[in-house]
Amino acid sequence: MPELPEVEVIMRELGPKIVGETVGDVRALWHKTVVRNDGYSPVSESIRNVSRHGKYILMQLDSGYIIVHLRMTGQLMVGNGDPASEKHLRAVIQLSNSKDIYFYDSRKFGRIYLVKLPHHVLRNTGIDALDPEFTWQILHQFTRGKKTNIKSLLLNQKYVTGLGNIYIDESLFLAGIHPLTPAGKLGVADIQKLYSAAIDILQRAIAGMGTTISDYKTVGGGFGSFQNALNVYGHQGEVCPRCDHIVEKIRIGNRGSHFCPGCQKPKIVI
DNA sequence: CTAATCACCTGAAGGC
DNA sequence: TGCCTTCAGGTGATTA
Repeated sequence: MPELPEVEVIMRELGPKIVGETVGDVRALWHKTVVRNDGYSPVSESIRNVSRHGKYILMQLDSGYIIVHLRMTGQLMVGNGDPASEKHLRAVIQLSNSKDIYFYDSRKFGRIYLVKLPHHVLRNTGIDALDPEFTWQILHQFTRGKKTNIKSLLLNQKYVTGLGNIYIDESLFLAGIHPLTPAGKLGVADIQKLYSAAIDILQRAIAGMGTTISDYKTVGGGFGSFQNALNVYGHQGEVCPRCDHIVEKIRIGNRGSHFCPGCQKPKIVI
């Protein structure tokens, strides 16, 4: 389940392999994988830059963008005209020098957008969680007056983009905040702790090459290591690493949410 | 405006 | 063995 750290690792590996290449055909093997919505064709354009916004990978071309979202099971590989496997191969972006970008995606949720303007794809996303301009004060503004629980607010990408289910659960644990706490009830000290925890987790996860639970691989086929550093995600029923309570798993907004009832006590009645 | 629910998909895991 | 159900979760659309 690629979130910001996994996408960052993939973006860093992908860039040097494809910047400067000229794009040929973009072939969809699953009809919904490649989305063309404003008439843009990347054919014969060169890749100038590769960047990331939230969980999106942006390849900037001469007059438009190829934007990739891996969703749940998407993987990007770069090869020399011969895919390692046809299984789950959903799209091929041909490059010059007989290179290809292969997009694998068993669950078919991932998308490759061909657009003139990134806004068409990114319009529902807010500030990137690792953008230097993102501060605890901005997080405080987002939460002020909100009755929505903090877990759901952080999952909503229109405020802060890049955090997903795993890193939100881990950030709330580090900050000692119950996931069902109404966002607007969080005080400045809580917000500062949550902000620091999230940034710290994301940076450490990037350093660890991401979290491999099931499908995530780097462009070179490597695995992440941060799954070994998780405190609560997937650890329901086990003893909390910080106190003697048992980690619980509940559903919030139809998502599995992991927390320790001992050190993430609700401050008010939920 | 928020909140809840579903649709999109496949594969793995668990129950019987 | 095998069939059925449940679950995994990012996002967008729909409904209340």
